[in-house]
Amino acid sequence: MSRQPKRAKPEEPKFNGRRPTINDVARLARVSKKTVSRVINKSPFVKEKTREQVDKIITEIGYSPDPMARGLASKRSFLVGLIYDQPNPQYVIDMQQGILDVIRGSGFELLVHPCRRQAPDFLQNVRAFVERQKLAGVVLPPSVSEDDALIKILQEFDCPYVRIASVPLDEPEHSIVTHDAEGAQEAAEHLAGLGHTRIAHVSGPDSFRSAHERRAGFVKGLKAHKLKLDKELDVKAAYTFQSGVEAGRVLMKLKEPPTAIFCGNDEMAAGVCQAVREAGREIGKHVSVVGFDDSPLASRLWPALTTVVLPIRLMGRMASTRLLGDSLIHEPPAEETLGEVHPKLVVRGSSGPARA
Amino acid sequence: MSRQPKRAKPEEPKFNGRRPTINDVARLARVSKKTVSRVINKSPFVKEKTREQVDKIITEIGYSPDPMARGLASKRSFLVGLIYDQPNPQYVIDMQQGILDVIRGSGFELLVHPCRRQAPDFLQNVRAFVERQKLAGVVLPPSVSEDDALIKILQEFDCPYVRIASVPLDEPEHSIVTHDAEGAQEAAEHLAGLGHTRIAHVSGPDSFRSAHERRAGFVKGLKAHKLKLDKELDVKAAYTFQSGVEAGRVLMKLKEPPTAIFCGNDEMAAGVCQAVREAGREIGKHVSVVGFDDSPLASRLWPALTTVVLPIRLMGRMASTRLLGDSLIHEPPAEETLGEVHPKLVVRGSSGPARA
DNA sequence: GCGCGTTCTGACACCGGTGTCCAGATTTGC
DNA sequence: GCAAATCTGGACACCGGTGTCAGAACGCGC
Repeated sequence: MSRQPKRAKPEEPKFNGRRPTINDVARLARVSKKTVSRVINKSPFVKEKTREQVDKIITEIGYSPDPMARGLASKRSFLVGLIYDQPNPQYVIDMQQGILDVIRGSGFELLVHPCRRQAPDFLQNVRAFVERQKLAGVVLPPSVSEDDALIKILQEFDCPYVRIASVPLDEPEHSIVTHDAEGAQEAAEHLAGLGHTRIAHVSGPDSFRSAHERRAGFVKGLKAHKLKLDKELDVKAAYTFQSGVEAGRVLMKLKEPPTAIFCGNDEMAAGVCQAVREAGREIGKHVSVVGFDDSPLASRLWPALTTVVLPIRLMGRMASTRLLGDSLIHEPPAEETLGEVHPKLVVRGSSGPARA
Repeated sequence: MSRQPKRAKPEEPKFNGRRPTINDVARLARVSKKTVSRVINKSPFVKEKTREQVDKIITEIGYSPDPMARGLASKRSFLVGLIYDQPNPQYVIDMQQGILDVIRGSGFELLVHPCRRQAPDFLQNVRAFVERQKLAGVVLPPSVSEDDALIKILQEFDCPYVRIASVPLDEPEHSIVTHDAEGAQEAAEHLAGLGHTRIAHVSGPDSFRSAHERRAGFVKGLKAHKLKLDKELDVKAAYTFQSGVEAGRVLMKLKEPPTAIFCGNDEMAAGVCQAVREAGREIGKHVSVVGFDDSPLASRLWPALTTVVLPIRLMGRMASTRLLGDSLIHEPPAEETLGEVHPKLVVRGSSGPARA
């Protein structure tokens, strides 16, 4: 008979087939289940010695508390919600990544909940979602972060939230501010500094506060160079590629087309680039184009897009750090505890000097 | 005194502040809570009359069962997991959308769980996730769909799953097949048909079965035109933009560069385009480039990318329909109950005739 | 009207945790 | 050294559902 190393499976000394419960831990540690519960929830009222004893058993038998049972009893879940109405998929992915960076390994999970603000059942839908899931918190990127009715619902259900917004809100402790205007201003000054004087703007939809902010920052940047935004060069679009194409066509058909175009986001900038080329002009040479966001698209275009970098993933980390705070395992890095983000221009091939 | 319409809030006749429970329903309907439970779960053993009575009360007081309590008692949750290790963000977003299309309004929610297969704790991590959340099911896109150890874990915990794969698997009832090879073959024939004879391939990483399939389909397409894949024109990359740039540079530095390049996905194709331009050649004119996926990127490039369309969102719908089946509210459309998808070439500006 | 099989219904335990409250243990104050 | 104050741990009810199983109600043939 070969001496088989008969050690138990390293991770799972199952209790006759089922996973261990808090009762198993209590029995083995010779304490009551309530004491185990205290240890799990880091209650300060447990003697150090007892805590050690319990922790030892917990790791020994590989116990982890059942989130459902915990949720039922304590009326809160370990689910973080991401509610969004975002036309830009890259934004969503980056935001998800940021949140996941933070909650990884902490026992929380991420529930994604896209929605459409203009749908008639929007509030009903979100209300049902929040009420049923008893979320540990929700992250609200634009534009849902600007919906007062939604905020009210969250407050009604005592659901913690963090809003991501382009301007400071009246609840700084519940928000991350991105100062979009600064980035837009920098973009305007960049173009003006290159000698452009006829500079157009393609802005996002009114439903996004950021669209206003970016436009306002842009106008401010122009002003610093004694320029102003010509009415016919001020075009409204929808943050989508197609709307950018159409806006670009309008601009290129003007009697005197602009020599530079600042767009409210990269998607629209890509659309504008397409329209510029349809008109037979060259990007970065005849017409400079600048975007906003620094989505992956920006660097994949040719020439690569000059754009304003918004660290969306970092914003996701900030938001979830703020939301979960002490419930997290490890100390968050300092940058994540801040609530402010400052966008920054990155110059690439799509913007060049105005031609004499 | 103005006559204020003092009707109760339409949706929430709260029970002294708390939301109604199954007990409230039972009391008002004069049946036991178990019977209410039967109605909720559509048990066939309830008299029609009783069911109506209960349903009436339920809508009247706006009752909806608590997912936590349900989960605790029945040992299953109403959470669908999406486990993925995907370098392509657009793929993920589309897949999420597809799943959400199906579960919307059905009481299920989507839990996203990205991971890295090569991480040392990959299996531990997924195991913990699945075990704790008691998922109603998981959707597995490539490449996690090809991980046998992962599948075994899911089986161990009786967690239903649907795999999305590029070739038929031995469990057709648990899989969606995308037949990538067909699309790649079509791409090869397209290029050969345009008169190209020196056609390169930039393939995805070995960890993806789809990378093999696409390459194999491509080779088959060449063969149909009596061509074969030259060794120096057969380059391996990683499904990422940067790896595409590098592969493209290698190809363009050859003594006799290819006149057409078929890439395993659009991201790499975008990278290849960049390398081609760095070499001073024009896309669609000197060098034709074809991608795979039809991600949004493909149509945003200039010239737009000829590519193979993979209906990822539809695949997400198929997968979740298959997973949840009868638990869903409405009959799924016929196309969603199929388990097969056939990719299709879409010709755009990035591919053109070989020059004499 | 009775017996009998079928179809429904409800009492009760239970899922795996948490909150309340009190008793016993320990420390502190004088 | 003893009472009071402060900690610590445990018994027990409870969260809001589901599973089991026994028994009630019903339909039907005789």
